[in-house]
Amino acid sequence: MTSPTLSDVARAAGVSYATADRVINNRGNVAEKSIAKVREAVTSLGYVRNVAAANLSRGRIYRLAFLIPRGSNAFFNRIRQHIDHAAAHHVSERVTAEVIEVAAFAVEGLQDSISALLERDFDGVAIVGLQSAALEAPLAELRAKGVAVVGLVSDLPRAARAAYIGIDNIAAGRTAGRMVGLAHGGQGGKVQTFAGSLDARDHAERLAGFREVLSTDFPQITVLDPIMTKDDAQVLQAQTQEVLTQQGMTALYNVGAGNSGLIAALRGGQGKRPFCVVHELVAHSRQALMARQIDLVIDQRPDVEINRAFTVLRALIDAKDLPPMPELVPTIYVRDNLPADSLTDQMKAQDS
Amino acid sequence: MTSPTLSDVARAAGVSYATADRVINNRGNVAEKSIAKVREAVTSLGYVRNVAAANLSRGRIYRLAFLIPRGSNAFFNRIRQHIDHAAAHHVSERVTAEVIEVAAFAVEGLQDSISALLERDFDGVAIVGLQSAALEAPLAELRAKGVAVVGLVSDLPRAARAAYIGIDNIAAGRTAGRMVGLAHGGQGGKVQTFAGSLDARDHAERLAGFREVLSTDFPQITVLDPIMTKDDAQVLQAQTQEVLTQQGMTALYNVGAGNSGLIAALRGGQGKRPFCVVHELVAHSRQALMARQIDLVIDQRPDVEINRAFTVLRALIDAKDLPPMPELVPTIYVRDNLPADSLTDQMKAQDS
DNA sequence: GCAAAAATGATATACGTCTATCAAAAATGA
DNA sequence: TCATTTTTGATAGACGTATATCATTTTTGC
Repeated sequence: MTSPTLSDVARAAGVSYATADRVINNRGNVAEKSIAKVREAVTSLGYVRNVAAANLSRGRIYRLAFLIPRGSNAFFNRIRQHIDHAAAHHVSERVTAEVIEVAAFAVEGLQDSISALLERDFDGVAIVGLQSAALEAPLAELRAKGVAVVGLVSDLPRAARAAYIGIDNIAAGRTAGRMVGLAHGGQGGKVQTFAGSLDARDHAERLAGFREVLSTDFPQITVLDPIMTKDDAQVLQAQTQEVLTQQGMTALYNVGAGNSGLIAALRGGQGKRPFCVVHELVAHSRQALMARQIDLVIDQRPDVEINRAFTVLRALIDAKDLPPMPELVPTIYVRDNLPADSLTDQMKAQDS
Repeated sequence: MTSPTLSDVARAAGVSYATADRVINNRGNVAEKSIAKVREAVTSLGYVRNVAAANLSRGRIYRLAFLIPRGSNAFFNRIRQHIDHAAAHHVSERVTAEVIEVAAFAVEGLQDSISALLERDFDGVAIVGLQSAALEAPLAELRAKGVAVVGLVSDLPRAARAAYIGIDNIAAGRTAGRMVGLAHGGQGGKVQTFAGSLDARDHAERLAGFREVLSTDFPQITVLDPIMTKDDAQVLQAQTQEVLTQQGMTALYNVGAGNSGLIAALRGGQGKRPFCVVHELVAHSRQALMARQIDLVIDQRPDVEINRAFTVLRALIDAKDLPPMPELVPTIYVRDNLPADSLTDQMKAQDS
């Protein structure tokens, strides 16, 4: 009942262990005929390499790095926290993860940080990226060194990374649009949108998806041009206050960050407020959802993304195919399907 | 830079490897003083057992079983498919999973199937359970044999399992209620509900959650008593047709299965149809969502659940603490945030 | 048919842990 | 103090793979 080893395969194929090994790890200098025999034995015996033994043998350790924007953004704090958490649970598999903070949303800073990675001995890196051709050269160098590179949350130039781990932001915008449309119950209305900056690709994409759904499926709803906020909570608060004074505003949608400002403005308001949709579940958006100050949060499940990043990077480093993984999809939260507070989780963890 | 081994720990603690081993694997017959010294060395060196080496050494294999209701139910077909898929990707870690079909929703059948497990040599079992005290005895026997037991999708008696992997069905019903409420845009309405049977705990819970939210937050909406369908598509089709002839029906909500019937009835209808919410994303509900025959699907992400089952069972078997895992939460699907079709995925997999 | 090149076989060591055995040392009790 | 028990040390084999070396056999080209 025990699974076959490479020695079994060699015996079945009628070759020596050394030759079987040459085939399995394609070291070359093997006759086609032998390759075929070994391959056949592998399938007929159902041989699968024992990763535990393999890793043990080569003393493999996985050194991972995460390049995350610096700053006090609640969302990226959450990301950082999840990385540390995941890393702690991966030590027994010889996986180490280091978070490297980079200047936020600056091509040059990111470029430098990527170049700096060349000096370090990482096996895999996950990068919160930007769409800039300037990144292609340093990334190409990195990959030439054999480092696995994936884009995280925000994609890198397509050719410069092996995978992208993040949601489809057009779909996220469409989802928000659908929900805003539904919430009008067939009636007309007027939606004010907010964005950090349209240079941020994710903001532009969300907005495009949002507009698309509303114009196609809910033409009786007017979408106003976005107010630019630089993701600054103060700007958002002031602008929201202003918007709330206007008549006939039936919904608000912020594609970007800075939601604490938007929420603060809503908290002050009285009477019936517009239907409110924001992105990313963090402490204040969760609280606002519970307090009925906003209606919907579209979240990208950073915890799932980080888990996925670990898995994908390991698979890339081992050059094996990916295990089955649930799809990344924009998640809709209302006050009724919120996951337990992660802070609560941490306290539980400390108890035990 | 290489991580410390148990020999390093022994040296640092000033004891032999054998003693360090006795402490680590608490084999007893060690002086308190030595235990303390080893513990100290472990923390100061940051020693972590190398699981790869450990598993290799003890030749550990994980034999898992999944007890799943027999039948052609689309949802459980999906579950079965995910199990096979996950199992295929776990062979390299010496994990095997066997799906055992049991009589659907019958306490006696399940009881017998659990007893039958005693004859087999499984390390862990995931069971789509029922709330019945009759299951407690056979489960206790199983656990006494050292088998890890978890409830899957539908819980077992609390004391009889180590964990439950599934969503909170009250939350799922609340979520559905919230969405139906929102979709009325402040107007009144009348909702027809459908259920398989209120003996099924999950159906009853969903309905309760649904009612709770609507009565609390949307009192202008009337919730009609559920039509019982036995999860039979034909019954559902006939009943839906009947309901659609009635005036003023603004929404439909089915907490159970048999949605193909409901969808067939909707496909026939003309003019404006009620807002429709169903559970579980399967081929026909996905198609109906795309074809705008229904509006919302609440899904429990069986793929995530299966992955989780594998992880939790392995952790239980190894008696180690659980790695970080994203929460299980009822997922809301609209036509804009659907994951790629799993059939498409399979075809892709065949290509490569 | 011969030299050179390519392919194969045989074998040894290492990875870190588990498990077991046996002998030696230390602690305990009377 | 001596016998008994408890604790410790030393060590060896196994798990399955990776990697390397060196000798031997087979194939290739001319």
